[in-house]
Amino acid sequence: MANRADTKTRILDAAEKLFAERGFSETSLRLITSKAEVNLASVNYHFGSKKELIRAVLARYLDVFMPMAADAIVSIRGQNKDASLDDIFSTLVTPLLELNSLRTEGTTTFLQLLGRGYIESQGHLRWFITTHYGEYLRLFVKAVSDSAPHIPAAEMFWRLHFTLGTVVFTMASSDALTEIAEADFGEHYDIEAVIRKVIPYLSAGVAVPVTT
Amino acid sequence: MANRADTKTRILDAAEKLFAERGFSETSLRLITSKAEVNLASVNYHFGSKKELIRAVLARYLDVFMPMAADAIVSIRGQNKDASLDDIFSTLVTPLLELNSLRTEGTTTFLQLLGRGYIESQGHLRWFITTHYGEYLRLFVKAVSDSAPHIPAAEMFWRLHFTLGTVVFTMASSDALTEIAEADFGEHYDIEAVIRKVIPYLSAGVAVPVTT
DNA sequence: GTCTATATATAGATAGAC
DNA sequence: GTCTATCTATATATAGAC
Repeated sequence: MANRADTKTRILDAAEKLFAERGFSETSLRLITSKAEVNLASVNYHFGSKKELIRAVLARYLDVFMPMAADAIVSIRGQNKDASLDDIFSTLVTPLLELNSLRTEGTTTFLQLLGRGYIESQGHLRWFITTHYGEYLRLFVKAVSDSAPHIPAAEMFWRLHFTLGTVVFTMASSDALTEIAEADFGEHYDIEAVIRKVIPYLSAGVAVPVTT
Repeated sequence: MANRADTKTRILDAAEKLFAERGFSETSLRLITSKAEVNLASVNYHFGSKKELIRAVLARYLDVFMPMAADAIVSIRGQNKDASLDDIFSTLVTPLLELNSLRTEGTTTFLQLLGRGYIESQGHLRWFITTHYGEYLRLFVKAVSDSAPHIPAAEMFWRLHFTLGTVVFTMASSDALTEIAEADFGEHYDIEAVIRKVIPYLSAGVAVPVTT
């Protein structure tokens, strides 16, 4: 009977799937516990509140992804002092796809959760991420900035947030987009294809010379 | 006593502000009617349901913006057969800022609503926009595509959605972003400054040669 | 740790007097 | 067209038995 994970894990598994698909506030604890086939009260027993469950769902991914991504960035910069922007962004592809071996549809789910987290919750998840993972974020910002030294810091601030927006929105709506694209152009797009499509777009935008 | 608009308008005014700030599902009809200083029941009397109120709020902007933007695009293309991508995107700045004379903070509000609409509501606003304003959308897509003829249609589909994501996310979080930017870099950014910053980023990304 | 039952809050919507 | 009062549904959270 090893087929049934413990209650806490079952809740996290069901919750992340539903949160990614429908958003946080459209997902009730009732829906989560019924999908997880556990008792309604167990969410509060294990997590205390819905808000803390949301944070736990995100943390389970971030705790894996952030160190992996940071290692990858440090490694590429060690090998190649003049890594391009494309190199830096491309370095993140492997850690992102690695999430698929963590859980089914892990990459998509993580990116969708990130998107929902930034947009939906009025700041509290943004705060959670920047305070708990700020060290990693600073490392990424430094890597990108060093690869585009002609962009002033204030301009880079904006461009990195444009970049975040591009990724996060694309991923939050990736199901709808791949569906439309497949219907209209008869091509199949998986998450890796979309990620590889977005990288040149991002690099070009971040590096474009500042017009005065 | 011309200072008090009619109930329907008061509801729309209060609703758009709250929807833009907090999102649709985090904004209750009770909150809207109390800010608008009208009776709770009047929303259902005038609009039928919350869903229809949301559509009415968006339509009030789209009905003004879409024709203005289309006219501007048609006009620039008439004057300049070889309008660049930057030209096309820049053409939209005036219609966008024009919304500020329609209502206080009109530009920001409209873009935030658009962002929320695309992300939050599971498809029903996306459907509303594409069916009611599809003619305008096709005109924009054609203008952009003609200005970047080296990009195949399927690739352009993705890049335009990346672009939508950039704009929509940036605007949905523009309050937070300008706040942080002002604190960190001591510069003031109004909505026009942000729009003018994003345009080169978008143009560069949309036009970057496809890597094979 | 897990269950049932329920407390408590808040939502959207509506009936019916005025 | 606007009001009060209320219906109905659904949410999060918790008390207390097992």
